[in-house]
Amino acid sequence: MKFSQYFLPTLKEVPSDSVIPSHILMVRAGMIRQLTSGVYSYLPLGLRVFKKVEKVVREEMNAIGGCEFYLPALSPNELWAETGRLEDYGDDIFRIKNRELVLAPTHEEVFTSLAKPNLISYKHLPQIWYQIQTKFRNEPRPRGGVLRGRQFTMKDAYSFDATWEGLDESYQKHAQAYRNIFTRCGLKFFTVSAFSGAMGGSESEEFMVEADSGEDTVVVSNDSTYASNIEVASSLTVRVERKNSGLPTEEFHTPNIKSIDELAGFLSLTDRSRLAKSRLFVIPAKDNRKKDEYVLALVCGDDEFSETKLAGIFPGIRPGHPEELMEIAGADAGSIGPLNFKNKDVKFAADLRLEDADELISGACRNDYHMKNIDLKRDVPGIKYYDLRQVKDGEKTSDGKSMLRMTKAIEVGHIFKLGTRYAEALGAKYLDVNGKENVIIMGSYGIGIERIAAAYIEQNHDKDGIVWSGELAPFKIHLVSVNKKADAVKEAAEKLYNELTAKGYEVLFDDRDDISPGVKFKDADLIGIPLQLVVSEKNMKNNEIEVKFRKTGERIKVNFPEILEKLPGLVENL
RNA sequence: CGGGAUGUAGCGUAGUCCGGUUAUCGCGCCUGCUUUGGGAGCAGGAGGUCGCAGGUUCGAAUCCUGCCAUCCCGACCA
Repeated sequence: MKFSQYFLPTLKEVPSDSVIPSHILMVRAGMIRQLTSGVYSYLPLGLRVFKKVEKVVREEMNAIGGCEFYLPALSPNELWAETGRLEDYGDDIFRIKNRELVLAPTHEEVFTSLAKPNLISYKHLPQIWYQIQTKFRNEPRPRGGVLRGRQFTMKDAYSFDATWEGLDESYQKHAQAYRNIFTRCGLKFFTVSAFSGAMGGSESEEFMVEADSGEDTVVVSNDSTYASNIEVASSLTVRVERKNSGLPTEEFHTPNIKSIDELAGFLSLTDRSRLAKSRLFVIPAKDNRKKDEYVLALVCGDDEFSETKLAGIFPGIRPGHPEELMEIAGADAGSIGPLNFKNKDVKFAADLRLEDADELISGACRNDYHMKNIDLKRDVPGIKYYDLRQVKDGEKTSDGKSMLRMTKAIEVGHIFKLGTRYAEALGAKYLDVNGKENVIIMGSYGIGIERIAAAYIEQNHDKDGIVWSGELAPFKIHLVSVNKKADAVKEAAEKLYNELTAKGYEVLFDDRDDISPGVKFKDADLIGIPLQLVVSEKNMKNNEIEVKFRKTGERIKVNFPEILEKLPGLVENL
């Protein structure tokens, strides 16, 4: 490709609305331009990179037997209502105003509806179906350029199996395909176990790329044997020691003390582990359960609740509203505790650190009063213990062998064992060997295409620009002609360009006239193509051509006529 | 949705507090000449609803009101 014919608008300055490196560089290198918040136009160079990502993804999906589809982005509201997701997604789904249609944020429903009339026998299973397609999500706050947009490209795949063992197999195939994909894309990544969220289902792993600009907080162990999203991470449980003093509970006046901080200050305590933090949660009534249920959850005063873990134990749970607190507990937020509940129909759950702990202090369920010498074993019969707390930086791993640290990461892929949720809701069933009807068991597997490119840039850039290597590089060779106008230098570069192209190399040829060499070199470094070839008068006098490696900055001179035969060795491992 | 910031030429910006010539500067763009190994020099030139709508005023980029847009932090989401 000749630069003079290519639309490659590079920018010298940092655009005012970009902050993170990948966003800045994608705009500066002429890959993308913003149209509106969270929506980007892909310029030729950017598109070229995204297509490279797609190629890798496509090859690896095909390698595990995936069948490529292309399904519509428009789909009927009705279909989404059937699985309940029209409501679940709420405002995050784009709705068409003049038709009963939505712009699909993902495709479980559409793929399942296609499976339903077609995958009707165990003989049809298993299947892996995928597509690479534009997704629409009405993100409340897009950010980081293409890292989180309202319109983006996703590879979404779905597996259909007759058995749970089959699902395990499909899931493992995807896990391996994903490892291949991210490795080929040159990403340093790790996987974490994750919470399935709105997708439903059981087992789920996220493929994460460590980057300062990442939106996810991830906990990883120093020995790399453990990595988990902070939402579900766990560490070595350090129990609050039981004192067995047998002191009776005692209420005491704590005027205007609402928080653990204030309570610790009031009592002049530095160790907050015995100040049990109590929060009341509500599990709203469902059809099959007429009444709301209440859960009082406790963690140590120096810990934070993980609402994700709570939601895992008590599906549908939400924090109690202020007016509910008074009604159920008989006190406001700062004064709630496990004893003296107004409403007796409350379940008690405490973090594992508090198992059978005594001499605890918590709210007295009476405003401006707290209770001391609470003994969970003695005073709260029926209390159950779960892992409810959020892990903190620097704690030991569950096995005690290593330390945990927190880091920011970008999620580039996510695989789920969906189970039967969608097949059940849409009635996708098959007949097994015995002629018995069963629900198809599904998995769902997503990869963000632009996100991979952005994550790559986050991990591979320097002060001058992007550093492409491997399969994502938009071109392999950046040929720079240092010429005034059409002269002998340009002629020689042009001839080389034609030869390189004929040999199948992907070459960007900076053939621009009357552009000073500095501009061409700066552009070359900014765009970041792995190998730069410089043809100039200076080099030609010595019958040489200059080769510069973008990554290391190393420059070597090669005898001009020999460049074609030496090139295979030079582009190797780039 | 809560908090914060910004909106002036294609890009980056000064001016706004304290209203007053023809709206600043740099980059980029056009023409000519010179120049050509790390974002060239000189000369000339084009390019603006100062986010939008009202209002105050003799006079508004500047003050007031409303709205819109974009970014950041959070919430949310995957």
